[in-house]
Amino acid sequence: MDIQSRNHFRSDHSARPALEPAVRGARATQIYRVILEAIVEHRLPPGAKLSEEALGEIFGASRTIVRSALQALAHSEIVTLARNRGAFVAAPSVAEARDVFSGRKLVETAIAREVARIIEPRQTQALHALLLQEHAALTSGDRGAAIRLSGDFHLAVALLRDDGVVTAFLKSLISRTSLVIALYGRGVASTCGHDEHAEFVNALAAHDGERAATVMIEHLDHIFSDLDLRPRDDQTVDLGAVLRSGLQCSDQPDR
Amino acid sequence: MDIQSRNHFRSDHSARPALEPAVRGARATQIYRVILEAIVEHRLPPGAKLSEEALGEIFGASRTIVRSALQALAHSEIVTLARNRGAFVAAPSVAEARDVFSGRKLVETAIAREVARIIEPRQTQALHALLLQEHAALTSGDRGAAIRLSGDFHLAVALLRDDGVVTAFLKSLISRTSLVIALYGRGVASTCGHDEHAEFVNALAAHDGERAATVMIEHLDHIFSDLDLRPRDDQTVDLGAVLRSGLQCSDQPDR
DNA sequence: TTCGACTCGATTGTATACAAATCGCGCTCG
DNA sequence: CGAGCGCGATTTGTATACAATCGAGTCGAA
Repeated sequence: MDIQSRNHFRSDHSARPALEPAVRGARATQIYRVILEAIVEHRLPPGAKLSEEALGEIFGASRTIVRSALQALAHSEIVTLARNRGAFVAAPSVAEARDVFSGRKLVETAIAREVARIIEPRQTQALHALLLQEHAALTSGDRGAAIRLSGDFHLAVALLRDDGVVTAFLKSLISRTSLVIALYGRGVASTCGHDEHAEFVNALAAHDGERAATVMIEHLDHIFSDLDLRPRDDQTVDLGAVLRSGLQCSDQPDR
Repeated sequence: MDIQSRNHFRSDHSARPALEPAVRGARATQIYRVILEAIVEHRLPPGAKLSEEALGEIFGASRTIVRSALQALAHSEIVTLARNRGAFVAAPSVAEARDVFSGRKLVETAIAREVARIIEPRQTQALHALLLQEHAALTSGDRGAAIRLSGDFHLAVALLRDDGVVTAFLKSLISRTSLVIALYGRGVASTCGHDEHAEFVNALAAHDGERAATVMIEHLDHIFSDLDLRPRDDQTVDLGAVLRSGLQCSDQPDR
């Protein structure tokens, strides 16, 4: 039996959002997004068990679909699969946490240098607008929004480079950072300092790549050194309550 | 129904090879590896169809397992999933090819600067040893080995940094580079120039990070500019012949 | 009382059956 | 003779049934 084939599609996938998981089926993608969002916003804590049957019940899908979403999350290092034991929200080791920050410093300083060269006033304004949203979320005490917007800021800078590959990598690093903070962060102060973001934008606007890179390193070092890297007590969650709300939220904007 | 859970495993996954796909089951991992290897070594061309049933027959697994492997490959951007049409070896668009090289320049120059600072004589020797293997493969005309060893060289440099996150990212970029070359490369000359690798090692050994970074950029630019970015004719393959050989090879060293 | 082995329940791993969608081919009609 | 349409075969999408594995609780013995 020899299988022969021709490709009649050639590069049709480059048009895809580029930052989405490679999961077959719209329903699995939906589940992926809702769970990811819940984890990133610290509604699902590291170590929480993600039972296939429970998730299937919540989302009205069979285990087949849920498994697909869980596997994609595992590939993104957001979820840990334990053979014959199930899926859990990932609990990054200290070494992994260090590597995530190290990776971000490496990538984001390089991004900062490049963006500082090419940034235009209009783009600077857009970043300032994000800063405002971030500030609003921080003062209003909406922790979930604050976390998301902080990540969005870092991502917005990367997007100025028009490089889907690097941007996707940074996006995954940002998600994992959120996990690290959920696990090792103390109190509420562990979100990105708003002032450092502002200083960073100023450096970019001044086309001072070196200063932008320096500010970024200090910013990330600051966050990392604020962590309490001792093991943390396990937590308990109600999957249904946490995820059903997320489902409603992202049900509308989904295409 | 509220699901409650505690994690009794905490960071057991940090011990894992860190560069392997997050796929459940040993068999799916095996399939993942064999297909990836075949693609990276240019035995499976971009656009080749990967039929679930055919793969299942070849590997003696059910479609369930094959699908799991294919999904993991898709997440690595090595395979493209077309809904209701099946899985194909990815055929990166020109834009994606550009991004892959852009990402490599960004990451590998940063790696070069760091490694140049910390490299020790023993590690320089190890890199030289890799160069020798590469040279041997090139002269003996073993194209598959040459491609693999060239990637291994770039990866070996990254490994000197002890950062699994960045290393995993580079690994995926290297695989995708191999795909790009398979699709757009002309003739045999498109593998990494051996001389440039040697010059790069010399720069590292001299702790000259800037020169190492410059050599790396020129090296990658050189490869990229050697590509013929016009669309290529589709190719035909015999899945069975290609993959069964790969299966025998990697059957032994697999634990 | 504590340690150990065993059994039972629950959850995941895998295979398979069936439904749905796509593609290719042949037919018809312009 | 070519284009458009519809049908059939093939392939993938999904659900479900069954097997395998793990963990917790229990019972018993030292």
